[in-house]
Amino acid sequence: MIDKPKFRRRKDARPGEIIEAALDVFADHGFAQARLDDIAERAGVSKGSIYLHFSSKEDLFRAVVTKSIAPNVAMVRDLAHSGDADFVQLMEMLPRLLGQVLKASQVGAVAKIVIGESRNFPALALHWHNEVVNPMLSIFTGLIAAAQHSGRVRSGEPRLFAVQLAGPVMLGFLWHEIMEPIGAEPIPFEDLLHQHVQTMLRGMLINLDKIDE
Amino acid sequence: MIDKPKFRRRKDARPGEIIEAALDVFADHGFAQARLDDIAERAGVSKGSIYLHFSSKEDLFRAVVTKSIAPNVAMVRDLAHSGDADFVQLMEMLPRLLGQVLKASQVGAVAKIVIGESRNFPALALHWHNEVVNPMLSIFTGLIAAAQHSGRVRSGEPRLFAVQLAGPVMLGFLWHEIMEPIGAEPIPFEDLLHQHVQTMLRGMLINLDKIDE
Amino acid sequence: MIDKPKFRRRKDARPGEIIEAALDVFADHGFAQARLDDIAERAGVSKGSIYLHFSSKEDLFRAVVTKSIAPNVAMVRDLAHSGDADFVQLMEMLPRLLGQVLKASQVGAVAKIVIGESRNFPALALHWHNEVVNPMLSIFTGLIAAAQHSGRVRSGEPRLFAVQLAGPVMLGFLWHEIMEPIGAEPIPFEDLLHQHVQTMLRGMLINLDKIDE
Amino acid sequence: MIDKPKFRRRKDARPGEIIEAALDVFADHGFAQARLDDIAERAGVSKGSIYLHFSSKEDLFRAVVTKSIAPNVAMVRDLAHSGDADFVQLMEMLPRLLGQVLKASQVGAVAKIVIGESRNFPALALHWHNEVVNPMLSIFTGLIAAAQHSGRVRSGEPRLFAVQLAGPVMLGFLWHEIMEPIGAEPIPFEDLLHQHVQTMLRGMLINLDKIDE
DNA sequence: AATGAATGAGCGTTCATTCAT
DNA sequence: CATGAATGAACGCTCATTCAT
Repeated sequence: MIDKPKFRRRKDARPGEIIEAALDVFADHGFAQARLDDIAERAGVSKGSIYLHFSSKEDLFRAVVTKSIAPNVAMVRDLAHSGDADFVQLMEMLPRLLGQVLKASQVGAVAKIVIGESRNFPALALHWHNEVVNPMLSIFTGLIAAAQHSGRVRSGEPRLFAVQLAGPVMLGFLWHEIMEPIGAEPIPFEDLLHQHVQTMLRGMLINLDKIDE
Repeated sequence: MIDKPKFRRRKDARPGEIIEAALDVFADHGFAQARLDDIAERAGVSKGSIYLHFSSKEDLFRAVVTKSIAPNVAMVRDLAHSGDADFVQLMEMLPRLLGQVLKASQVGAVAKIVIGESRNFPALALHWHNEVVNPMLSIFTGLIAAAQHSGRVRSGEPRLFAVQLAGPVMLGFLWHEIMEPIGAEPIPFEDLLHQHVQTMLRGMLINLDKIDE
Repeated sequence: MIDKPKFRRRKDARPGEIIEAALDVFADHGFAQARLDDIAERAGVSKGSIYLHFSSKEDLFRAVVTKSIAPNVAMVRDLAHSGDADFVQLMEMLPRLLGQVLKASQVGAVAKIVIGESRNFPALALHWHNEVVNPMLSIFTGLIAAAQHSGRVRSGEPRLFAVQLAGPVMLGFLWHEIMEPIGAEPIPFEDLLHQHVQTMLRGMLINLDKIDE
Repeated sequence: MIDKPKFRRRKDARPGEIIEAALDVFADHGFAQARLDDIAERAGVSKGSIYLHFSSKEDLFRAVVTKSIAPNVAMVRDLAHSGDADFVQLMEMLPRLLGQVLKASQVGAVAKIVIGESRNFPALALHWHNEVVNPMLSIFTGLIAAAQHSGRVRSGEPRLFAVQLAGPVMLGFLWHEIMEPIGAEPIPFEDLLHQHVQTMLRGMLINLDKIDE
């Protein structure tokens, strides 16, 4: 009773706490099944307080998506500027980074919701596309196009090459998120990334000296 | 009273009609947003009738998933038995078939829901895994393993190769389903499949004569 | 417990019962303070049932207004057709009828709400105007104009005469509804009507023989 | 911190400013729909500050009513003491004054709320009755009774005569407030007052010389 | 078997009120 | 005095589920 300060007076911290709690609840139950009561309770605030910072459940979800996206966007930007590395090296690094982020953060959980709710909240899918998927794809695309110009990569649509690179990363992650929890045989993520990059490089490069031992 | 003919369909057809209607509604709105009223109306039955055949909304959804899976399972089985074709030929055919099915049926839409609701309905994800994903993966895996034994494919984990093959198909499909409706630049699905198979073959095969022109 | 049949199956009667209950509750508490729970309870139905017949609280209120207006509209129409009576006789009858209706029905209570909520629900005020106030005013206006043409009533704007006739009726009624419940000295409604009609006739008629004893 | 001058008004002015703001908001939205946030914002104070001066929303509304009534009470008193004017002249002046006040101030808007909320706040209706309606009615009643004693006005209940005089003023005003905003044909207020007074005088006076030209 | 009126628990949202600062 | 973040009870509305017919 007495150990529960009713008013904490730290407005600035609240939205973040609420978003964190909401992230967990959304990740656990999806958008529709998530209850604001649960989010409020987990955030340690009253339900009404949520509305001091977010105008609706949907708005809160948007914030969650944006927030969970932010660090990834930063990562993507950093990757974009690490362009001085060798093409082959980058090809080996990037999917690994991608995978690390997916697993380290709740991005994957949010991504699943965005996928499931894409028809109900197209704006979120758009946000996701603009901030995460497309930039990341563009980076790969740019690298590949450059490598083609310098004669190291075979002809072919660079954007499709990028999709080819990213696809198994995504599938591996979804497997990890969806199938492994229900008892399916795991897909070793690191091995998958390594083998995929090797295979893709062999399929894309004109001169295989670099990757042949 | 007497002016209402009511051509009663043979009763056995009812569940099927309901499932069909439910498939459409679930595909359009997702699980939580789908309303039984809409499903009943689309199926041309009363809302109460749904409960004559399905014990709950979840049960109905399970049936929808199972039903929409069925033809794919069949397709998978057929693929499995067409094993007399050449490895390269199969590699070119299978992803194409996969893509066709995804686009021709509502499977993809259901898959999106299963992804989004996987935490809420793990049993469905399991069903999906057992009936669709795993068999399909196994077929690819088996083919690749066989090709490795016959010395045509490089060493490497065959199951991972299968994931590498399927990943871009799924990513391309999700892009088609989620990103294109919101105005993103389309990914040409056929081109993607073709280029991916070519790249993967080049990366996997020991002897490249077959695919070099 | 056992005397409470859960399902009564008489859809046609329900809306009427709900409207009646709503009329009472709205009359008691006004629009905003009326709770759907109370209306449902008074109508002997569940809260959800209200939404089988009315799409919203506002819609229900509209129905209440319309319903409580209906008999008055009929009365107005009847009055309009009883035009064969003598002008003086009608002048004595009409306000009396008006007063009777106000007191016999809940119209007055509804009118009060319409007045109070006119800014929030202009559509209702419009409905009230079109269906009740204006027709009634038109009848008076027509009668007076006719009497002017036949040389029995002095010159003057007939519509204003009608307002002059109706005003005290309304004021007397509002007094009865608002002031008397809180202990104000009553205004004897019948006496008011009688005296007002006599005064107005004396003020309007050219030949006073009829009303002078 | 220091760059926030905050010209503090003398604190005594605060309640008045809040009441003014509240008057506007109540007039615009009615009691239930009025939000304390809006009132606070319009008054330029914080929401909590309202509670330094008023114990509840109802209390604030009471203050608004009292305050908006005050000048009218004064006006009524002044009228009461201007009794040296001629009866006919007063009859012509008073309704005009009444009408002016209704239109010039927000009294009418408040009156509408009092009417609509009379069941919820009987105390307010009582206040309104004691401070405004009854005094005003008493003045009319007294004047008429005096005129009867001096043999200038016909027999009849003087209080009812007063109601007869005030009724159309009120009806005309409500029409102006409620019906005209929704597109109803206006009732010319000045003309109404003039014609009503003429008619009433003709109906009440024994000797018509004064008003016959 | 089939209906569809009825249910009622549940949830998102609002807002008057409180109180630590 | 004044603030405004925080509260929490309340309410309108939804919809999966039930059951008398």
